Amino acid sequence: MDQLLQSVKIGINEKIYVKDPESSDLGKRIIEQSILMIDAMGFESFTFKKLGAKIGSNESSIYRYFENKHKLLLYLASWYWGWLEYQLVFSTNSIADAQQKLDKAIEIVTKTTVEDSSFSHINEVLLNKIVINEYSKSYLTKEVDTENKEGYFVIYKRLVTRISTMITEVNSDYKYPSSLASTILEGSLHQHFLKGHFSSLTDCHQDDDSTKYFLHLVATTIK
Amino acid sequence: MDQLLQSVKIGINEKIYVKDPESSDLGKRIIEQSILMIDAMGFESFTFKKLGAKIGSNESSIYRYFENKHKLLLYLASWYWGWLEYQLVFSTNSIADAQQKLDKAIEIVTKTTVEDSSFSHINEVLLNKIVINEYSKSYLTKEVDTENKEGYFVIYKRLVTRISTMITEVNSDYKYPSSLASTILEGSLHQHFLKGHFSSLTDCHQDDDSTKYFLHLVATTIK
DNA sequence: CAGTATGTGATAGTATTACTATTATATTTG
DNA sequence: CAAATATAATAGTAATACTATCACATACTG
Repeated sequence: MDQLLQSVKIGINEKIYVKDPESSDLGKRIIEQSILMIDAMGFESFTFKKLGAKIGSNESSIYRYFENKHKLLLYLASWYWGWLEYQLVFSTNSIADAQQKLDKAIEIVTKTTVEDSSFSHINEVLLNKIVINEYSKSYLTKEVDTENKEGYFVIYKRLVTRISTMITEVNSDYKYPSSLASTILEGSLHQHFLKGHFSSLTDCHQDDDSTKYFLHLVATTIK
Repeated sequence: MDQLLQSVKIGINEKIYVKDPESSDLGKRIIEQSILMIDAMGFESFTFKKLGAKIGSNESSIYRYFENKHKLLLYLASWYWGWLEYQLVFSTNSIADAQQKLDKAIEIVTKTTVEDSSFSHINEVLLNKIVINEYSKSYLTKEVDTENKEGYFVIYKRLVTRISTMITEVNSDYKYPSSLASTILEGSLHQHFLKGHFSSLTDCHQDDDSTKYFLHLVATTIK
């Protein structure tokens, strides 16, 4: 992506934050540094107190932006999925052929994230790593149904739905378009995780193997 | 499963526990009640103090069996995967035809768990729910590489490897047997989760839909 | 220009968690 | 019966995840 994205703001459910972090310098530093810290120390060890120390601010000030670190994770994840969705829509919009369109979509969502400097304070490569390592924790909770009703997962759901629709447009007889779409998204994160920690459980060792694996899987499945 | 399993003990890495919970009555109560509690309140809210109160014992006594609740989760998960592996090996052992064997394996690992009273103190239905909701948290940690080296995930890995081998036996030219095997196991948990909380993201709404989905997916993919 | 609202920082305080340590008591085994 | 072992009870600690209050600086408003 390039300049274009610089003027686009990823629209995130306002209930996720107390105060929009994009609305101030402190807010942006919270986002920027929380990405670095969560990547470095993991979500469990990350605290608002440590973040405050890192950005030369106070714990209590961070609470003015996010109720708790769970909400911050929801924010980061929503941002990431929104960013991916933008790329997906942008890149597939002009493709007429349904199969080609789906292939492009699979490529976008399964590929390894590379440097993108469109958003100065957000490191997309690290954010992708965070999503791989922490995203499941955002919905594997007892509060998932309430939070889902509040709309905290809409962007992710919309992304799955988009892919599901593209699958149906290639083959309207295929019975499991939503399951296949969710398998692609979740499975892609999982394959990237395995690559880093359980390499014997995957055949995806190069950067683009994951894309090849899913392209083949989907093509044959809905043929 | 039936009587047979009653005399089989699921072999779990001894480093996971301080004292084998199968070796005492208190140990068995810890396992039995922790399953009920984690299912009811979720892993985050579950504490050894609450468990102690529930089983009429003391927090400190539970620490004599498990270092912390993370290790207890690893124990429960290992037990579950060991139990599944046993069923898989038992049910597929006598099948000569490679395709039939793989189909049986997929059926075993993707189906919804139903009542099994072989192990009096372990409720397999609830344990399956716990694995669906909490298993990812056991490996999505900063300690995963160390713990993997310690062998805390061997049973799960062996299970993936078994399925991977079966895939190769059906089609030795297929390039992604391990990725496909891990996609089946992880994807199955995910589809069951979606069924309960994000039903618009899956087409698996009946108990056996997940099995049908994966049977079709695998059959077409490696054809 | 005074007054007020807003944003941020500093400090303190609370309940809970995740332990560790010690001691007492009960039970089992040799 | 003595010794070892298992369990229970109590206390204590550092850290976490907040909440509340107050102070201060800046900005904007009538």
